Amino acid sequence: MKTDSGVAPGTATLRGKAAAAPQTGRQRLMAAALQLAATTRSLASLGLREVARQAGLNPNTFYRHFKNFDDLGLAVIEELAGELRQGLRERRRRPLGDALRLDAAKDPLELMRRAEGIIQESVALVLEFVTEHQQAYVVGIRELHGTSPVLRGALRKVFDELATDMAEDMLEIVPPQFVDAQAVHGIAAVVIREMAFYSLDYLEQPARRDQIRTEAQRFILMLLWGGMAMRMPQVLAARAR
Amino acid sequence: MKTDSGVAPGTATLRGKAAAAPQTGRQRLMAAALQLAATTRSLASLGLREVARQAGLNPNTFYRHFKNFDDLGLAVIEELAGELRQGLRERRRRPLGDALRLDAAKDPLELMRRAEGIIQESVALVLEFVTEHQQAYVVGIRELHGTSPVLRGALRKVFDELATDMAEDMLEIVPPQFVDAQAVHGIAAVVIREMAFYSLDYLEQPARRDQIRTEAQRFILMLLWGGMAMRMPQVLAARAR
DNA sequence: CGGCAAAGTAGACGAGTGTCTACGACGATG
DNA sequence: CATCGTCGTAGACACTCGTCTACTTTGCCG
Repeated sequence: MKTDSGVAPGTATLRGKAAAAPQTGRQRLMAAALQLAATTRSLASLGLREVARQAGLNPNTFYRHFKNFDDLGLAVIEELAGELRQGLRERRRRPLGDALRLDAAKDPLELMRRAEGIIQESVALVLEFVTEHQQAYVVGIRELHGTSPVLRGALRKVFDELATDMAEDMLEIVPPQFVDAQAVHGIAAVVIREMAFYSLDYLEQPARRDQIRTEAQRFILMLLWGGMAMRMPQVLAARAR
Repeated sequence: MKTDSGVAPGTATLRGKAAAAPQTGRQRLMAAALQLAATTRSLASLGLREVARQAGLNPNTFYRHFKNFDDLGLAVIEELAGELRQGLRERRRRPLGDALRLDAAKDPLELMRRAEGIIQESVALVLEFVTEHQQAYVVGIRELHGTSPVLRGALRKVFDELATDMAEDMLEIVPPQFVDAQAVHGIAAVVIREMAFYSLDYLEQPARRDQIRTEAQRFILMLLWGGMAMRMPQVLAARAR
């Protein structure tokens, strides 16, 4: 009856499993739920026994650690959100030194030209990060529009935090004279959402990856242009002198 | 046991139900599935018997009309997509007469000022339309990121068609000299996606509706600005003369 | 060593599910 | 009138599910 999914962990058998086996039962359950949600169905509609089976545990073990499925979902989201946020921040910081900081005195066209390069790197980094965390990303974007209000709220908060981070970084690159500081957060939020969307395509259609990558870059650049043009067309115009 | 959801339709009882009762069993099943998917869980994870119960039909009736749940989902999507596309086209056409067509000869700033008004109306119309088709919209955006590849593909096609329509209309308003014709489709696609996102908020948070509305307007305007600025910063600059 | 709480297991319960085969109603078409 | 395909119904099958109570294992702390 025991098929192939999980190995019985209880008594004495092997403890290091296939790929970086989580040790505590709680973590095993979370990992199993994430994997199932990424491949089979929505997180909230998973079966208690299904997850336990995937984790190689007794169904009742679930009750020891979680009471709801929302509870488990929240735990998974919380764990992954921290990792994702930290990872993105690390990577986003890396390529930008103080040397690259764009001077406010320079004209906007020069600014945009250099921003283009930075965006190129950023998009590459995000997409690279996404490929390393496929399951988390797929499930995240799924549940963002899912049925559980609890998970939706949690994920919305996560995405908002990511947007805040990105806005902060954007304001470091593009001086606030050129864009409405409040609008920057809006831009970042849209970029985050759209990047998540692009990421789905990116993961599912490996053949079109280059195309998707440049598409994403163009989109972000366009948003930045729009933000600047809306704020100060006269600056753009002034450059023509 | 029979609670309140559906009335037995079979033999002789009343035939006109509460609100615009669908007549054929197939339609009843589709309506029931839509309603359940909008309120309870994802379309693919619905129960066969659950839907039949909601429709007030025998579980086995499902088999007469659909074989899969993907099958039912496709039928629902197809029906609603037609209605939605047609409805949006009708409404989008209405407020734009030939009188409002923006002259290519005019300078971009004047063009954008008038585009702002048009966008204002368009956003209002879309949101109004959305409130009239809450269920369809919620389910649509849900399944766009859902688990069934079949439904995802179908919905992606629907969204793409909507984007094509919108791009077509945008090119009627904004002459192609000002924006890259290919980029317009991209802009439209993003607008459609983001509008769907805004719509969820719009439906769920009636208190913030005005805020969301203006936010959406700003976003679209910004995208348009970005598209123009990216294409021809020199045009914007030229206006300063 | 003794005890105790946390973690995991075992088995059983009623309820709900997908699917199958068989049967009744009904409107067309000949 | 007979017949046939469509639509809806009825009952049953094996299965999974969530939840409950009771038991065993494990590791920790004094």
